[in-house]
Amino acid sequence: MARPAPVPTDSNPSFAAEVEGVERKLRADAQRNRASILESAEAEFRAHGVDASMDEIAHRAGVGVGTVYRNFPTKEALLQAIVASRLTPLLDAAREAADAQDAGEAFFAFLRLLSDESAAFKALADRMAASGFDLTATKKDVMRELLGAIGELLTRAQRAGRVRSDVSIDDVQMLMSGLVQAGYAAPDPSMQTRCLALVCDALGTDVHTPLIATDIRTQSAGG
Amino acid sequence: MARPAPVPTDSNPSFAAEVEGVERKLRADAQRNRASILESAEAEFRAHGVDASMDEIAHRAGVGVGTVYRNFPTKEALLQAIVASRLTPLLDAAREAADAQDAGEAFFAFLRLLSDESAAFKALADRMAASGFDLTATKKDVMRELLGAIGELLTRAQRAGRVRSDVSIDDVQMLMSGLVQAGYAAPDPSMQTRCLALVCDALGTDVHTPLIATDIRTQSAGG
DNA sequence: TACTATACGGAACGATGGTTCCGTTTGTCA
DNA sequence: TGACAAACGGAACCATCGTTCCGTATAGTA
Repeated sequence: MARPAPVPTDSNPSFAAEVEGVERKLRADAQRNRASILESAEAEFRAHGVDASMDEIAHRAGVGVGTVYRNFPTKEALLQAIVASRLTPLLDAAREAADAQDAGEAFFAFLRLLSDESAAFKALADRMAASGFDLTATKKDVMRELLGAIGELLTRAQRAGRVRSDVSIDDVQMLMSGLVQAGYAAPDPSMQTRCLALVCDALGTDVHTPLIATDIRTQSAGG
Repeated sequence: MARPAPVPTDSNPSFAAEVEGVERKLRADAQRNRASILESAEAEFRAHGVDASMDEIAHRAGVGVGTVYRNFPTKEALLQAIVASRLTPLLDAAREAADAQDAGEAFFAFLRLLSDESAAFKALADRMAASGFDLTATKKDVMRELLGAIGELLTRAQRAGRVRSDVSIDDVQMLMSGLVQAGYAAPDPSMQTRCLALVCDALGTDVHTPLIATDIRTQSAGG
């Protein structure tokens, strides 16, 4: 797990698409390969979390490991690229929700979205749990902004009287990361949904939402 | 993480104290070493979770790795021995709580106990989260009995009207394992306590317990 | 079509960590 | 105290995995 990485030298030449701005044009085959690597890496990280191996990623993409490393200098860089690509849509959703009419509903809906997303994506969940409070391990900026946006949603929902006033953004974050972690132990997806509903109840001011065996997510979780 | 274990051969001779019943008498130094290994292993697993290394355990115990393997055929066996030794007191506590006057209080108190215990014991938490539903990975009997005992507490608390009637033992287990997992991401122990209180609120029928920054655990979590 | 910069594949490297093997030490018992 | 089974230590073994290196293949161009 905590493999110490044999001190990456910068012997590799370009990382063209990594460097902002310069962006030398890639050869056609290189472009294809890069896309294939990103796709394969997402699938592998999704399935095996941070423990997905570089060899597997390369093999699935139909390239050699060398090609993977030519595009991303370390496994960490590749993981960050993937995580960031998943975080961005979440951030957009959070910002959009900030203008919603019903602040309470917007908050709980976002929680559901977050849960759905990370439920199928162990690597993302790992990162949110592990670096939840130590942002150095992930794309700092995106993560920080996401937290900020969630905080905004929380505050609005609290002002609207839909979320208890004594919970903090840290509480929400911990509950979410715990929920997502636990989700992998669940025998079926509906368990994760049930627990999400419970967590929403814990945060909300309304009377508890009845738990129903199947697909509670289609209901209004806040009450 | 998922190291595939080079097919343990049974070339090792005895595992005296492992085999129930026969239990050949160990030499005095062997007894001392075995005790030392158990103590050291608990400390290492507590600190580093399942990733604690056999070399470290041996070194801390002041013996060679060979001696560790003479007592426990695999790392897994050692881990199981330690986890079981922590589970047993919990099981006792759960059974004792089953006779308590206040069924609601007994249930929530046990949740706090479980949380406290696994908060400081990553290996235990790992196991409870990872093998929560797949008991094959841990001492089946102890874990199963513990779950049964918790189920008993839950049912009584529900009959007493202190816990919402639509939660199942699986819900409780998932929430607890998630809570414990999340606990390691927490910047300080009080965060874990806050989240425990939230979870208790989610399960309980009473009005929410106010979250207080410091040591909410001294309060009655159910209401 | 020939030339060359760019990109490729995958064997090899080095670190980690569980497990085994065997020569040496030591407790126990007569 | 001497003998021997029991126990010991730790080097060696082997699998995995992130990373590097370099000989080879090929896209792009004239």
